[in-house]
Amino acid sequence: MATRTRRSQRRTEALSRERIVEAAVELLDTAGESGLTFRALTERLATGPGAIYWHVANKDELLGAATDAVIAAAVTVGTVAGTVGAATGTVGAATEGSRPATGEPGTTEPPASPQDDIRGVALGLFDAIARHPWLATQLAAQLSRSPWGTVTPRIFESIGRRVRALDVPESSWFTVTSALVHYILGAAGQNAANNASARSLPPGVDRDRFIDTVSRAWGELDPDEYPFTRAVADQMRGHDDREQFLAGVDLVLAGITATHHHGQE
Amino acid sequence: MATRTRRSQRRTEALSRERIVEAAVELLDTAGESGLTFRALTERLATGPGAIYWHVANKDELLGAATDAVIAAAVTVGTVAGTVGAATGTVGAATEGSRPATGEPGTTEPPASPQDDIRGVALGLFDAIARHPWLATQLAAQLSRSPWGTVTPRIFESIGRRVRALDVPESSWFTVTSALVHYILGAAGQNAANNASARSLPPGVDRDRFIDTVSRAWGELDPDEYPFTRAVADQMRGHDDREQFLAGVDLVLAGITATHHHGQE
DNA sequence: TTCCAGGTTGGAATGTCGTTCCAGAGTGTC
DNA sequence: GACACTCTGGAACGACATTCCAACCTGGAA
Repeated sequence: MATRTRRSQRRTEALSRERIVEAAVELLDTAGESGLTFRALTERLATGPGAIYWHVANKDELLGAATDAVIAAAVTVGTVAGTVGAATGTVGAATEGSRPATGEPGTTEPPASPQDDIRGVALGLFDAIARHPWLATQLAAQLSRSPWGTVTPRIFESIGRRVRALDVPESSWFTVTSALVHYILGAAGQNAANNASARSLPPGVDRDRFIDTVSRAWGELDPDEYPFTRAVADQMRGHDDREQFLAGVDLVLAGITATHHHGQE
Repeated sequence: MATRTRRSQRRTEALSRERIVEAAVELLDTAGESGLTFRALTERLATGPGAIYWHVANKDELLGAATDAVIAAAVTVGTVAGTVGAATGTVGAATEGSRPATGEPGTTEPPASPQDDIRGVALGLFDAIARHPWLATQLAAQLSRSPWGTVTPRIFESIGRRVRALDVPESSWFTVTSALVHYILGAAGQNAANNASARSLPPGVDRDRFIDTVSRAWGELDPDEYPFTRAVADQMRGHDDREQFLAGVDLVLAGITATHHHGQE
């Protein structure tokens, strides 16, 4: 241990897997998925590729580690409290206003219902993906490339426990939890992609103007071919992302209660 | 026009945007997302990069065109009949057995309910994504990068019309349709990614063995940290992808009826 | 028939990427 | 003081998307 202290004096900060992953997350957050290159990493860490490859097998593993780190933090925060706090992150992007979720911060709430718990975890993931848009793609890849890794079980467990608490019959646990996770990741991923493209495309144009453009484009579609899309063009103009996401969660929750009906409704 | 006929005699088949997109889809289907390179394209089409770039601006546009072509076909087929036929495609991958969907092929069904219609369209998209796993990523990118393009409105319109037929109040059209589309794309994307990784990882190992491996890994997790995931490890072993996907759709549909309750239930 | 303009082609060249290789520096042990 | 080990970073490689350009083909004008 004493030797370690010596060791770390060689450089102001010794290179380590954690420091690399940390730098990778920062690069991903600031420069997007394409911003994470080994060249940029070596510059940021003032080192060479060989040094990085000593700690990390390849880019895929690095992406996996970055995903794992962020998700672990998000799910942990989400498990402890009502998760709303997870929205106030370092980057502070995209999500604001209207938090109809669990409760005010600071006050200890009455024991939350499983439904509220699920909303909380879902919002935690939603916010994490909103803050780190690259998570969407990565999560989808990770959930399938290695379902034996730590990411999948973490998310699945977090949602699944609350599903069990909903009195869903055991035979439906897997199906119901899968549906919830799929909706959450699908919707959150879509939202993240939206934010990313709204941020990138025309510089200086904010989300409102972006949505406005889309709404206008939808409103000018062929009335014969796209009557419905034209009709909802206005609705999308005023919508709040988090609210709409939660409405979707509630829809699934309502479906669960309706399908596996039990006592209180 | 007569001149056009002459023109195409120059080569056995003249290079055209359609032929390029077609070749791109084939490459994507057989070799995966990373299989689509301009090198492979030039070989397959027996030409050079310059020729391709004459018809297509860049790789992104090519991916967009490929996505558009496949989705257009899928949604169209899905609109006409019960969509189950869409599963028997050229590649014939991934989806097999147990098709608990709308009806037998050939017989003209009694007028389907909006619910059945939605199941049909959803299955059409599910099968399309299962046959073309690269669609999942591409769709997510496309839905957000250019919601003014043809892809988004096509899907949205297809689902939205049926939502309207469900007597959902107009104020909720956008929210409900979004939730459905998000679930469908999320679940289908997950499934596609699963199939892709099951196909690639250990050659000669089929889906069943893949799922078996995951199930076993989940069964061996820490009982304290992952009690739920351990509990459902067995359930995932026997599950059918399409069935589970449809169960999720039904969950959302049930949620819609429960939330916006009206006459028949 | 000859010639030309412009649409079309494919090969060569460019710059960036992930990754590998390797000579050597730093550190603890005999 | 020499050895073995972990760790470093610069140089080099092959693959990629993309650009450039000299040559090609084709329909119409001369």
